[in-house]
Amino acid sequence: MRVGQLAARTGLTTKTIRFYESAGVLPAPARRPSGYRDYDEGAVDRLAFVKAAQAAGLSLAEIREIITVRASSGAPCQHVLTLLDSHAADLDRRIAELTALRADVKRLRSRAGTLDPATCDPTTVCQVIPADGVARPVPTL
Amino acid sequence: MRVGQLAARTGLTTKTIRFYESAGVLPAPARRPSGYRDYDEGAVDRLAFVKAAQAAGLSLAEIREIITVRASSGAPCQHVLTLLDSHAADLDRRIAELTALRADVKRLRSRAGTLDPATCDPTTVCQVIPADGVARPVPTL
DNA sequence: CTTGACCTTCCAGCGCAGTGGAAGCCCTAG
DNA sequence: CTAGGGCTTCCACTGCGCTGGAAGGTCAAG
Repeated sequence: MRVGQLAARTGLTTKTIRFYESAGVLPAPARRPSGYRDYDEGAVDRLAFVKAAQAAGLSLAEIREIITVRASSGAPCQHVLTLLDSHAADLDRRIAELTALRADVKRLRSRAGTLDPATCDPTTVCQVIPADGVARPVPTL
Repeated sequence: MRVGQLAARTGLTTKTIRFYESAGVLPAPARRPSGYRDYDEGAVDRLAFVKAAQAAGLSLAEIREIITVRASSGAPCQHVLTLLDSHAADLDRRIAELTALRADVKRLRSRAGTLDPATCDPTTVCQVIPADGVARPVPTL
């Protein structure tokens, strides 16, 4: 099938499919004499895998890694488990950071109700956000 | 003071300070005859505000907004409150997404222990990540 | 006078996952 | 023959907050 039909069947755009090929997560397909890409059913499975892996939070680089391991040394199970563990740990960290940030923001917000706009000094721009209010490093949003 | 000393006093780099000027969150300072930037104490306060606002999760664009409002129409309290509220709501959403993703990842991880590597089919790349496993859209990490 | 630290400007690139557009070829229907 | 829809390639751009480097001016110490 041509790229348009593959796009229709996977819900991706033709742009994205060609981009995935260049990103190394979809093998370059056969070509018709015209130069058109000619995909087999395997491409549908492959794109389903890419989508699932993305939904699990893996980057295209990590997905490419998995595919490479699979192709060169068989089942990439251990590799994938390590990835999932490290992502779960990332998520734990990120969630903790965001939760702390949310607490800070809500604290600022509720403190704001007790402030008198008249006491607001232009040099500090806005007293709702005090210079010593949140000394935390900015988490990756 | 010159940019290097301002950098030393704020813990930023000279690059970052000049970048902040171009981003509109730090006013252009006076210049010495040599062309060197010459900052006053206000710059230290301003950078402290920028840091605090960043730590509260505001982007440079939002910080610039606040500064503009402050300069043109006095205390930007209401504007800032709206921003904080909307950020808190964003954080709620993001945390919920990440928490759901984490649950998915951990589910995949624990399910993986029950799988036999021998049943792993190359067309699906890796059975640890099943095509129908996580149908969730990818949240912004 | 020279060295070296400091400063100036401007341009480029990072990471990430695409998206947009231009110029041009292929194929079929009318 | 022409219109159109699909396909090809390539290059540029998005957002965000910087960071790196090149080419050159300034200034104080030795």
